[in-house]
Amino acid sequence: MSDATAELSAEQQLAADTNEQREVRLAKRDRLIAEGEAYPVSVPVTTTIAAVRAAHPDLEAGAETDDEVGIAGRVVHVRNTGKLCFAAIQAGDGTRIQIMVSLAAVGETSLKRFKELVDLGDHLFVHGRVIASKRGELSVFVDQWQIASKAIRPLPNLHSELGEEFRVRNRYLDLIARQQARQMVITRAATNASLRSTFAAHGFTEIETPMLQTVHGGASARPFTTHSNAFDTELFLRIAPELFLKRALVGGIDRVFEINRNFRNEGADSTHSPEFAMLEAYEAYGDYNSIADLTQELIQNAARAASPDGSQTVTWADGTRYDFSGQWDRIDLYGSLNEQLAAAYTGEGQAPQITVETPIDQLQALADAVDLKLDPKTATHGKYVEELWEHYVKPGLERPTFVMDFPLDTSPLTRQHRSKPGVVEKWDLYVRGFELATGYSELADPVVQRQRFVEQSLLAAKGDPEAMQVDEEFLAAMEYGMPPAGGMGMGIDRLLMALTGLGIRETVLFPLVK
RNA sequence: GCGCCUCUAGCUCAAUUGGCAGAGCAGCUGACUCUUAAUCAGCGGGUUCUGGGUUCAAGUCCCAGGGGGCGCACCA
Repeated sequence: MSDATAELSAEQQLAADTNEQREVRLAKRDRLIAEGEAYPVSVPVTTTIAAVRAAHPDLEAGAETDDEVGIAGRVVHVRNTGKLCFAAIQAGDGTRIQIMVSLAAVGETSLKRFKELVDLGDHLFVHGRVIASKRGELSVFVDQWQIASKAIRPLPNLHSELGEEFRVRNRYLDLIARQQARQMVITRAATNASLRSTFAAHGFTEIETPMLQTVHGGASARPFTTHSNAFDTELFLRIAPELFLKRALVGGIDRVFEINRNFRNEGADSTHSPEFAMLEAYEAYGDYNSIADLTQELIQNAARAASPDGSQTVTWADGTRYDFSGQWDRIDLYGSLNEQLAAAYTGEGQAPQITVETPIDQLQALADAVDLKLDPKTATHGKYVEELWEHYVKPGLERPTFVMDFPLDTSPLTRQHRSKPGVVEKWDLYVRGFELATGYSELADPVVQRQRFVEQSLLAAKGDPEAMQVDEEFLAAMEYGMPPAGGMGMGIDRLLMALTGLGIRETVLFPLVK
């Protein structure tokens, strides 16, 4: 580099991002290294903080035991008094225990070093007997201690709530500070394990399908695009795994599911993230009824896994109890819409009735009447009906509810209803006011599928960036014969939201931030 | 993408009409052998997001940019 000022040495960069507290701790690190170790390869732990607490559930104040333990944890509290120092250390699971370092037990030099070198945030190893302090606090009475890892940056103030942005950008600190943050990680893992175990119980096989796709399809959404140097071609980050899972179905993996990430280049808010975890499942020789049964069971089992008492009633962050148990309602989309339309109708004569025959201009008038605005370029019968349904029916749904039988034109991958003309065998599952999952009797006729793709590509030509492309390779697979099947998709992040009552940014450990 | 709000010490937040940039916790020095956000005495710590502008004087007002939040649009 000719411009030397643009280049900072590592040392200069280190110095540039610093403050007094960091400098002090760096000096302590230097001293620890000079005297021995600041980052020992390991420390001789004999047990965990949780195990110590469990072994001595109700020690009386002032009681002493001869239980000698070696434990380690992060220092979250220090009270250095003259000849008896107190500190609290915290394990990764959030359990804490007090430690006591006394002049009598460790001697003058060790006590002095403890006061000079141990800071909030350090990982500390202590060895000693388990006792209860005179005030009854379970403690380890230290005879040996050692810093297990010296922290250079100060821990945030643990007594005030961390700001939302700070928590998201520094999740590791959020995990140290907040039990709720730790709990979400555990709940999420337990939920995923529960889903997989329910699938296993029903004979499903988990597979992984491409994240990078050459053809954009499987759902209606704007994709992220990228470029492959090796293939010299444009690639899409998948918006859905559907078309590959169905290829697997053609290949004879009759009960198949995938839990993995999808990417959609759309707005981000409290219920939408650009990358989100998605579950999709397909069941050969099933239909949208059987897959609804399975979905209900998957979620009810997940609720058991997520709820502290193992029941199907979960407690949300705001204290609300939400009950997933029992048989969930299955309501008809057009029927429930017409009911609410009639209830809201104040005019003369009969309330308007919406059917699959209702022309667009009438739907548009109904939408205009309640200020629903759709883009006339891409609006269809189905889009109007779904918008009207969301306006009239959705807000009144409390319990988990399957909404059945959707307009044909908004569901290009779905099979026509076996007996009702003009609708498809599709349901949406609504929980807590948002769409949690969607299920279909899958379209198996390759000729109809081709027509639907062509209709989609015409929409794309008209400027709809969400419309799918014609996927010839997928069509070829279907032409070899796809078994009749029920299919389902569910947002994992949304499932966590439904189980915990938190926003999507809380359910994702490391959400995308600029 | 459009509109509104917001950004101050390591963290959480104050700062009157434009008039010396502060508190709590954290840090440093000292005292204290049972503390629970210990207490007491003293001390240090700031590019007020960035860059311009107005003004005798800008954390505060104006313009542009950046981060974040909320609403609308789009969507799961």
